[in-house]
Amino acid sequence: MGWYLHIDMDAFFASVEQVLDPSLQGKPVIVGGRSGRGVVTSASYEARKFGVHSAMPGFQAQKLCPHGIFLPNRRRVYSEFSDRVFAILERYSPTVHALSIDEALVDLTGTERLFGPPLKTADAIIRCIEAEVGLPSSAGLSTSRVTAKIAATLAKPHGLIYVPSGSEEDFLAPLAVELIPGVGPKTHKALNQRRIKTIGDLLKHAELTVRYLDLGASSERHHHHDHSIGNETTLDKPVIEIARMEKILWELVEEVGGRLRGEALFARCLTIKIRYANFQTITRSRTLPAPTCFDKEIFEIVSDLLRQNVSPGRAVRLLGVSASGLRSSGWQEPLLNRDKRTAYEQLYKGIDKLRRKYGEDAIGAATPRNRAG
DNA sequence: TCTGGGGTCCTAGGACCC
DNA sequence: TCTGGGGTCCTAGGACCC
Repeated sequence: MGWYLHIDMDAFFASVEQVLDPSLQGKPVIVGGRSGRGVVTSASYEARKFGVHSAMPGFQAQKLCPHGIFLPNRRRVYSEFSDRVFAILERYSPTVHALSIDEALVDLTGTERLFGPPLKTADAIIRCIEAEVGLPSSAGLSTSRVTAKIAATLAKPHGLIYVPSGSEEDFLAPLAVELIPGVGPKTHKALNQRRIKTIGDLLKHAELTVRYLDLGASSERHHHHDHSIGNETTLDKPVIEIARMEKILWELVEEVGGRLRGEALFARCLTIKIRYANFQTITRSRTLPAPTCFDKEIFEIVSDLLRQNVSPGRAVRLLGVSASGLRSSGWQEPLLNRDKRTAYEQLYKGIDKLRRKYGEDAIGAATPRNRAG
């Protein structure tokens, strides 16, 4: 039998800001949502009292909590804190899964001889994060991953819930189905229509239990994990002109291409995302005969997809570019031109080096169109 | 002042192949 | 002579998560 500890940082971004600026302790700190079109990414518990929560549009948060302290997102800083937390977790287990920047699943199976019973270890981990990094966290400890996660959610803020072996179903049965990760508003509604309100109701349906919970033997989910790399941006103002969209597209391509090359990856599939002003969203993708990581090649494909698929005269509020079907080499394909590839490779090595040295704007964003002149 | 940006996973239909 | 069925790839959309 295994033991899983699910750790979830409390109001992570806001808590980091409070650590870095102690004068923010005890105050309603809201990260994100400052700019006109932004949303809240993290709210301290003091701010949550006023109804502010993450994903809430900024203007709404400002209405609910006018005296809130709104701070910009500092992703890099939060990543550094995240690394420090994960370094602590790795002291206690060789198997730590990062589920997100502020959530982890720690496998405590077999750590008993080194650190004592799992519950004691769980408690030590939480104290250690608090003492060394200054951040509060919550945790759930159970023999199943989903149960551990649900327990961590219920433990918030700043708590630890232990579900002893054999009591998993008793623990889960009275809880609302929407506490299950993967059960969002739509699924919740569909289940409610079938009179399934609690997890206990769900447990009476074997096929649903298998689908949403990891109790019992057939638990391993099949993630095949074809990961993707993408960037998207909401425009300051909706745009109608194709030329202006292409300029933004080129900037997105540079970001995606740079990330691909940074990870030495080639993409076999490229996707554009277009969100119209009315929020209708479409995606269009193309699979390439030869994988690529080069800005110019990527741009040719996605600008073609844009021109073929954007409805003329309709205002666009968001554009995105995404690369999938990733592989570590693009060379094996039979029909590509090796000389051209080699030339590109040299060119982009130089560009990326300059960017690393002098920042993203070191080399101007020259779209192929602009450069033609 | 309407609703960010990074993702993963699942479904479903059609093409194509054997 | 009315046309099975399984497997895989590609595409599009949508639910969901942090």
